Amino acid sequence: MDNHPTMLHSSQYSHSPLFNCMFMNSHPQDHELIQHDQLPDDAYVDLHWNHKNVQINNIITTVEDDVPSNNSTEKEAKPCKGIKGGKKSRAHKYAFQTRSQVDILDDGYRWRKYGQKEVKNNKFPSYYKCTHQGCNVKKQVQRLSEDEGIVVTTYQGIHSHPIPKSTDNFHRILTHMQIYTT
DNA sequence: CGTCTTTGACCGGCGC
DNA sequence: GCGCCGGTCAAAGACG
Repeated sequence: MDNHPTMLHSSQYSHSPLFNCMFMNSHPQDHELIQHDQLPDDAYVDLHWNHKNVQINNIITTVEDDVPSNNSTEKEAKPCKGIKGGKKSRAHKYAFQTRSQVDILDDGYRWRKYGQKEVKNNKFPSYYKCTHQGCNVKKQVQRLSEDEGIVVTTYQGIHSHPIPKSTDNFHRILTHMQIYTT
């Protein structure tokens, strides 16, 4: 298998077969196993893997919630940027870093790229949407300006459907996986 | 022919 | 109010 990043993020690990499989197949041995229920809901996961091991290097912390509102009637959504009459997603954002030469993470979902533009700090993020009908999950992929080898992936929202794609390769990886804490 | 990527234009938020 | 900026749209092109 090629050197290739994959992902897991806390918004979905309680629902994701991949994540459950990840913990079921882990062999912590000398290392402390990160229990499923010990990870905070808003964790960042810093994940590396090569053709033999998957390694979580860090559970980074925190997540941004798009809802700064102090209004008690929070059911109302704000207009979405760039969309007339659109609704701004109120979903959580989840970000983590992977070290890889490949930008696209094979997370089992299908993504459609809808934009890429240069922004400040020398970043050049790509924007993706989940292609599943009715699923509004988005992700943003960019390389770290300080370290071009690190890919920062930010997910927004939670998939409302099962993983559509077989991830045989990923399951093979999982059987050799080690999990570390920092 | 269907799916996906590219890319310039456009939009709204935010700081000044 | 204005301009900058990040995020999104959508048409056109590429690809299998």
